[in-house]
Amino acid sequence: MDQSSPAPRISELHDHAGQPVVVRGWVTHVRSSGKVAFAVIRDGTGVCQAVFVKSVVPPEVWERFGQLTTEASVLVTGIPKPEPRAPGGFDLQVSDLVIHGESPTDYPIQPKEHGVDHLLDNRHLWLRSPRQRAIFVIRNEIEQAVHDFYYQRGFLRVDTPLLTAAIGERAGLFETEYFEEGKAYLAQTGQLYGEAAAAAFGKIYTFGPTFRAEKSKTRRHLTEFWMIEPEVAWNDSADNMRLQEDFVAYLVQRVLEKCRPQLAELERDVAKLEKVTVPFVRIDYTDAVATLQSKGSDVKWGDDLGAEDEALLVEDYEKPVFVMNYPKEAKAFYMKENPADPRTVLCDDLLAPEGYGEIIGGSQREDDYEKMIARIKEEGLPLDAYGWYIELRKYGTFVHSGFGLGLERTVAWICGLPHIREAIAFPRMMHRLRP
RNA sequence: UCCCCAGUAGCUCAGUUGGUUAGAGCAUUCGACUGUUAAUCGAAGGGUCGUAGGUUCAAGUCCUACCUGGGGAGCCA
Repeated sequence: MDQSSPAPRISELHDHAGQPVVVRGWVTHVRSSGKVAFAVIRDGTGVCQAVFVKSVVPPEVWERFGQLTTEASVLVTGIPKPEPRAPGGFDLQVSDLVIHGESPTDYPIQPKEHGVDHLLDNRHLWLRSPRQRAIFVIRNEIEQAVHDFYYQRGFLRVDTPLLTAAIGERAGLFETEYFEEGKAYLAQTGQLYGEAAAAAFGKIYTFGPTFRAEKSKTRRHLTEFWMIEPEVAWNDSADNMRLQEDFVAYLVQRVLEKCRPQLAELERDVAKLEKVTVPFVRIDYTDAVATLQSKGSDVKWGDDLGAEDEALLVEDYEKPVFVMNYPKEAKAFYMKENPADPRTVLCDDLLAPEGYGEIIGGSQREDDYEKMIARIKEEGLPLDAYGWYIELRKYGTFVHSGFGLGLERTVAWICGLPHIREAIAFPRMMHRLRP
């Protein structure tokens, strides 16, 4: 093995054309035509094609090629040459081959269609496929864009606890023993802590995993998912929606700017993403109900909008749609009463186009001490569990609002994925705890 | 929790009104081929038809229960 040659990543091969290098990676395809043989090598940055010419390579190297199997890990020494016929655009004219880790011939993922059950059972191996890599490059770009967006706007990132006492929503909590304190619950949201942090730091956001023990079996649900939750002091509901549309438009823009090859790998219709520009569409709940009724829905004022209603509402628009100011009964206790119509609260859901549904839920928070206590009692929630949260209204209450954006739903929409489970490396669903 | 659907080779599937020895493609193994692109061509191996019970002369096929998974509803991001 040539120890003196550089070992660039495959994406860097163009800087080494004509010079011997060592490529380290995994074998994705092996083909032989008798006296010329090809092995496609993947290293996570791209693929290149190692070319073995029987009359050129040493006999023992030719012999070793014959032992190559899909997903064997290898160190290949050779000279990279631009080659339009080669996958990845580069041939590697091979002089030496070391098989680092062999791979038995029963590798479960083939370059053909598989059922979801099989793919999910083999998620640890499925991640190696080009499509999955494209998704995770885009997810990474979105995560980085989230941090850039808020950093540029002077937000502080605050990490909120995942182990909490019973607070937040009531249903669907994962519980665990917590020493002498009784039960602890995995966080369903960081929002309440985010509100405390907003009073301390002004503009904050959280970015972390959240947990819902709902027995939901749909293409939009996970039991563990990542959420970005900004909370901003002195923002009212209108400010809140402006922040949301700026944010979502920025994420889409960043992916369009940085991830064209990945969008192409996923065969995403980019024209649809290019239409996602501010301002988004705004529809008042009351108007939405009227529109839905005229379209034949039997929804009544006061009902929450079902998935079918949402789809019906969004079908006429090519950009995301805000539905604002829902009836009080349909929404959480912490949302602020709408002064213009006290039957409703100052909130918004943001519905993504193309049937991807709700990606954001946001609201202005109730900042009146007495009204908040009254709402907690109305909902039948245990007042003492919310002691510290209510104190945020006692000591210097403040107008504030915020929202939660579901990362996997956003990734699924931007990538055009048929199911949210592909938007996270190791999805947790009702029937999936491993791998 | 409710509704619908599926389970046959390692993978993806076909299998007729119930009828002899359950098939195909891919993958695997062996052979051929000096530019392959999910290479091609030839040959071979590979099955407790999800589990248990039932109907029948006869069950992959019909019935019941269960198991496993998928899609949707509700709830939400």
